[in-house]
Order: sequence, then C-alpha cells, then structure tokens
Amino acid sequence: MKELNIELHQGDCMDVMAGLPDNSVDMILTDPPYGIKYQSHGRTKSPKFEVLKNDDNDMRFVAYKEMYRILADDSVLVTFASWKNYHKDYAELEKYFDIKNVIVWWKHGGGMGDLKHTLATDYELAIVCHKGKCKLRGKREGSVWECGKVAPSKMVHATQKPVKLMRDLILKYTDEGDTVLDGFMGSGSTGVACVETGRNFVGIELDEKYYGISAERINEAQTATEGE
Amino acid sequence: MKELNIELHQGDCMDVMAGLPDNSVDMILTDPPYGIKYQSHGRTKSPKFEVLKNDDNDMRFVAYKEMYRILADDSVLVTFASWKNYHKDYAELEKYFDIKNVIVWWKHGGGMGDLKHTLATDYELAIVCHKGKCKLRGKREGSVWECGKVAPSKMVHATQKPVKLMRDLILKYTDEGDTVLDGFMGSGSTGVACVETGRNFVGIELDEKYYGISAERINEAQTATEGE
DNA sequence: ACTACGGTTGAATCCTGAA
DNA sequence: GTTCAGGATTCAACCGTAG
Repeated sequence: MKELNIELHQGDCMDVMAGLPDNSVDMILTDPPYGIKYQSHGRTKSPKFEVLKNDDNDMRFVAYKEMYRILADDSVLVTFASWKNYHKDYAELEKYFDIKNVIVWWKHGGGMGDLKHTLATDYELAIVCHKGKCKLRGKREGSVWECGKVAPSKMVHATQKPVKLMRDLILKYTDEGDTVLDGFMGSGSTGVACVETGRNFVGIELDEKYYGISAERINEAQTATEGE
Repeated sequence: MKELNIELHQGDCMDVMAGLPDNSVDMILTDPPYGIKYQSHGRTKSPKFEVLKNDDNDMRFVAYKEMYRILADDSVLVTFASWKNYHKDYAELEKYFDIKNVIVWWKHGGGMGDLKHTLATDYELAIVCHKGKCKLRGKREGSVWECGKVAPSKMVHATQKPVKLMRDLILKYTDEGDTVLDGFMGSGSTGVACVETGRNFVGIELDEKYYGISAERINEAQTATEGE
C-alpha cells in the first residue's frame, strides 16, 4: 500500500486550521462536543470520563465557517448531532453549505433518564453538508445506517464513534489517496478509519490526554495494516 | 365495543379549533404540510396529486400555539417533519411544549431525486411534544420505528401515513376512550387508527376532496369494526 | 461451536438545595 | 425570581465469563 500522510496536532482547532490553505482537504468528518455538558455514565462521583473540553455552541459554529474555507470544492463536511442540538447546527451550517442529507445512525441499545415518560434515544444524526456537488461512491443507499456502538469495555472516550461507521462514511464520500480532516478527534476513530481505507488524515485535538490516545490508536492501526 | 364519538369538520383548522375548549383533547396527532411546496412524484405536468393547500410555515406555526391551548395537561402533541423543516418546527414548538423525543419513522425503500449526489431519504421525523408529563403505555421502546410505507397503488393522498404507524403512536400515548385531534387530516389515517383502537376522534381538513376521502375511510373502518 | 447467567451500561433526566 | 451543581434513579440490552 502507498504510504499515507498522517498529520496530528495537539491544540485548539481554530489555531491549527488557520494554518491550512483554502480548498485543501477532500472531506471533513468530525464529531464536535454537542454543547450539553455531557457527563458520561450519569456519574458525577468518580466518573469514567471527564466532561469534554470545548463544549459550547460558539466553538463549533465558528469552526464550521473555517472548515468551509479549507474544504475543497465538490466535497462534503459530515458532522454529528443529537436531536437536541441538531436544529442549532442546521441553522448555522445552512449559512455556508448545501445540506443534502441527514443520516440517522441507529445504534440500538437502551437509553437513560426518565424511561416512564420518554423513549430511549438510540440514534444520532450525521449532517452531510456539500460544498459544490460531491458524488456518492458505491451502491445506492438509504439514510438510516445501522451500526452497533463501541463496547463499553473498549471505550476510551465518552462519545466514541465506531470505526466501522466512520469507514462507511469515508468510503461513501472520498476516493483512495484523498485527505480527510477531523478538527475534534476525541478518541481518533476518524483517523483509524482513514488508515484502514487508505486516506491521508489531518487530525486535531485540544485535550492532551485524548490527543495521546488518538495518536496511539492511529499508530496501532498503521502497524496492523503494514505489509497488506 | 363502546360507541365512539367521531367528529369531522371541513374547514380551516384555525376556525374549527377556535370552537374547541381548553384542555379538551388527550392527544394531538397530526401531519401538517411541511412548507416545502411538495409536488408528488416529481411531476409538474399532470401530477398525480395537486400541491397541498395550507402549505406554508406560518399556518402550522400558528396552529401549534392553538393546539397547546386545546390539549389536556399531561398529554402529547405528535407532529411530523422532514429533516429539511425540522429545525423550524423544533424552534417553534419549543416555545410552548417540552420536546421529549423525536421518533425516526424508518419507512425503508428508496426516495427520489438526485441519487448520484444524495442518499435516498427513507425516513421521517415525529416530534413528541409534552404538555406536562405524559406517561408511556406498554413496554419500553427505542426511538427508531420501522414501518413500511403505504403501497403507491393504495395511496389516496400525497403524504399519506400508514395506519399502523398512527396506531402505534396512539397506543403509546393514550388510553382507550381518550380523544385524539388531527387538524390536518389529509387521507384520514389518524381517524382510521382511532376507530381501530377505540379512541374518540376530532378531525379537520380544509380541502373538500380530501375531507370526503377521509370521511369515507373512517366510515369504512367503523363498519369493519362493528360487532367486535 | 454454542447457551446460560449475572454484572454493567447509557451524547439521560429528575429533583433538591445553594448561590 | 433564575441558574447551576450534585446525587439518585433507570432497565432492556449488551458484554464477558463460565460451563
């Protein structure tokens, strides 16, 4: 396999993105904090994961604008949302992009909270934003994608996305050798998916701990795919 | 089975709702025009169905406020949306209601449009809005509901919802003998589901033709369930 | 290869009290 | 008044281990 260009940054995504040229990446696939101060596992005492850094609306909204500049024409930005913050992200993204699809990631499995009065929320939304016209690779598909979530014992980040889901998205919107950007790496699933599918990757993470975890996971994926 | 109270009105839903007392219905289940000037089957010449009447944002937004008044405490309004207008409805409904869930109705099967550049949208969203606290009947459930769509050959309305879907929603949020309101009847599926589940029904439809179709379908359902 | 069983979990929600 | 933080609560599904 041709050698990939993997470029990781620890720091604020606005600072790092400022150094990236216009129209320079072929896809942006990212999962910013939703602005809900999510405390994983409902525990405030000895939580498994800390509350996320950068967890406010303005942060990601400013980033979306900068991402539009960096993204190449005829490419997509895919960003995640829950039904509670979706309407805010939609209204913001609509200013720059053509929103052409919203994919429902059906993750199955229970929810939490007041289950007498509310249904368990077992999906998240992926907003597909076009800059120009990005053609879809592979076979024709619907907008509800079933994919199991990461097993709790294997979780290294509170809101970790499955590599399989990221891989499917990358395969749908890019070609081999393209470059993918993730401004909020978290656990680094996007980067791992890039390595597995032969895409170059630019990853940014503010939190030192998660930067380290991301780098390690991506490195492991590179070792695993060597000699293929 | 106890005799049901079925009350159908042909006219503007604002006019009819003005005559309904506060807190007088136990659920509102409705599917207003989405404000996207939907022309069924992509045809502008000799379309199968005409462009819907009442198809603008303001109409349903004003109606939502009036519906809040009519709805009893500890009950829900369930209204449908697509991902394209969801953010507008959400922002409006949030002013009056507690939005507690958004159900994804996964209808399977392809959509239309530019399939080289967009995925087929094969779901719609049902926004569950609480006035007070409405408890859920039956077993605990997730938020993605699979239900096949109405066969094209049996369609009598451009945006017709399956009776099964409406029945499941009614069973989840009401008890037998409760009263359900639909301010935008369309094909009358909500009314048919009420008859089948033993709920009283108040239905309103502006369009004369669809009012007739609704009345007929509901009437047939009543005949079919007689003697049960 | 499978099944059975028990512990753990969840982009949550409610309530109370402090600031 | 209103916002914010902490602790209790939730249960079907999933995971991991044993047999």
